Amino acid sequence: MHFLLSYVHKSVLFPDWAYKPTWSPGSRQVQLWHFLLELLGQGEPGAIGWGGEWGEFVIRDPERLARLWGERKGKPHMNYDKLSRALRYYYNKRILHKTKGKRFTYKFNFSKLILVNYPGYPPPLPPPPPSHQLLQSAPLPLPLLPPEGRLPLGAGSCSLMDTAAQPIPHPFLLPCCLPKPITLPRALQGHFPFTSPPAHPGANLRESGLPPLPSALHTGANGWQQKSLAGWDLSRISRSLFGEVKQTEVEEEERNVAQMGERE
DNA sequence: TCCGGAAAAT
DNA sequence: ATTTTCCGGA
Repeated sequence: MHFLLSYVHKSVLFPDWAYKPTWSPGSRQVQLWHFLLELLGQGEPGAIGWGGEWGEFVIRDPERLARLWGERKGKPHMNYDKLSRALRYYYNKRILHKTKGKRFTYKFNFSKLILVNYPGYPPPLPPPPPSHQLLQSAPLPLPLLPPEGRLPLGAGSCSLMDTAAQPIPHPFLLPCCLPKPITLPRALQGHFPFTSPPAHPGANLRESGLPPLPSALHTGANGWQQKSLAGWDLSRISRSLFGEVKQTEVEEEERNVAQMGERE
């Protein structure tokens, strides 16, 4: 797992839409949760590391983390007090929540991570559900297992993955690993290692009980942050990413999501 | 330590 | 819109 994240972190961690648009005041700067995932994946064990639960992380050296963050953002006076304020702003956005009772410990809400950062989500007009019973009871697709054997491979398997047959210390999804509920244009398929195109077009989110996303979003003018990863062995990566996630952990995350929803 | 309001900065 | 800065309060 570390191999994957460490390889990826500098080049392709996040698709374009995860960044602020160029014209916005914050102009295309990395966001804090990007940065945290980078460090967690890359391994900055002195500053931050994964915690016991899925998605949970512990800030081992708050001031060092703050220093690193400040360097990235060009804020020499960054400290943990200010960084943690930024983290607290993530509570309402469902990106993070606090693990209470554990010092310096927070937890990612991966399922919400993609929703809140997905452009235009939730859709302004949820389609009237004819069978709302089904829709309401349907669980969130986290993690979404790609349909076996139907993963479109680009230029073929990448040998990088072959050397990486290591156990996965911490089953984990990047935000970009989460189900991309869309039909990627053929031109983009395989350009991003963590997408899992639906077996049949448009099937993903419908099966999950979530309304489909507006189709205009997917192609966009954006494309991906970096497109040089075509040819990654998607099925292998998917097994690595999703294979070890226990059902109990999935259910726990679903409960968390449900709780968050009720708190609205 | 942790929280969240308020205002400024980007 | 996302922090950064500052800070009173639990």
